[in-house]
Amino acid sequence: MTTSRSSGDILQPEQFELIAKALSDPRRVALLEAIASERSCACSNLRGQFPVSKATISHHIKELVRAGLVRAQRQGQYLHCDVRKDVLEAYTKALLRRVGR
Amino acid sequence: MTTSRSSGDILQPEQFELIAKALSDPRRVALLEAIASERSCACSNLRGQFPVSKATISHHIKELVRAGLVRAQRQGQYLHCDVRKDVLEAYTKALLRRVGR
DNA sequence: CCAATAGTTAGACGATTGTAAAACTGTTGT
DNA sequence: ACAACAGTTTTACAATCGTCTAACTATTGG
Repeated sequence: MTTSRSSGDILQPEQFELIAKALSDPRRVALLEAIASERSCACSNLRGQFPVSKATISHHIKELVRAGLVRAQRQGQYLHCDVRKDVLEAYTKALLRRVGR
Repeated sequence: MTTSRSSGDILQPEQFELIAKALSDPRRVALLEAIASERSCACSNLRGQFPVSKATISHHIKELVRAGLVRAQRQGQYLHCDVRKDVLEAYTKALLRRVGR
């Protein structure tokens, strides 16, 4: 698996790009939202909420993990996911710092 | 100020998607950054800063305008651009509201 | 009026992307 | 052990995207 930096850090340019790219697909943002709405969400839950195959969900989650927006840990046959809100906040801050004030 | 919106406004889902998509290309974010760094930026300035053709710059600016992230007004032969920071802030807030909090 | 400049539009092309089907690995319950 | 379940990987394909060249419009200066 790829690196997932610890919280509070300043985003590296590479991760900034990965996050922006990950957020560019509406379905992936909807997935993020669904993951965030539950506490420790299993992929099988997500499958019932979106009209996409399990392969597609697996792919999206992999991208979200790669961007550092989601943490996923195996527990038995289930994959439990949760959103790293600190990373998301770091992204918005970096974005505003780069473009805004 | 010239905008009628304040930073607390809620983005329509369509604009949310357009913004996320616009921010997904690193070059476009770099363009945004360059536009923001000057007071009122003409496209011809941008051309010197990036190794892309004028057609590509025109295309990117069109996308940024379409997303609402940039305001562009013609003044003679020049196109003056500036970043709508309120829209950018609205995006980050909407993102955090949807996923984080 | 002419030439130079600023930006737009159209068309094409290679690269990337979202998606699904199918085959696979790993886990749980009976 | 076996069947059902959860998720991954591979492969393939249509759609989208970033980029360029070339041709176009529109504006400015001599």
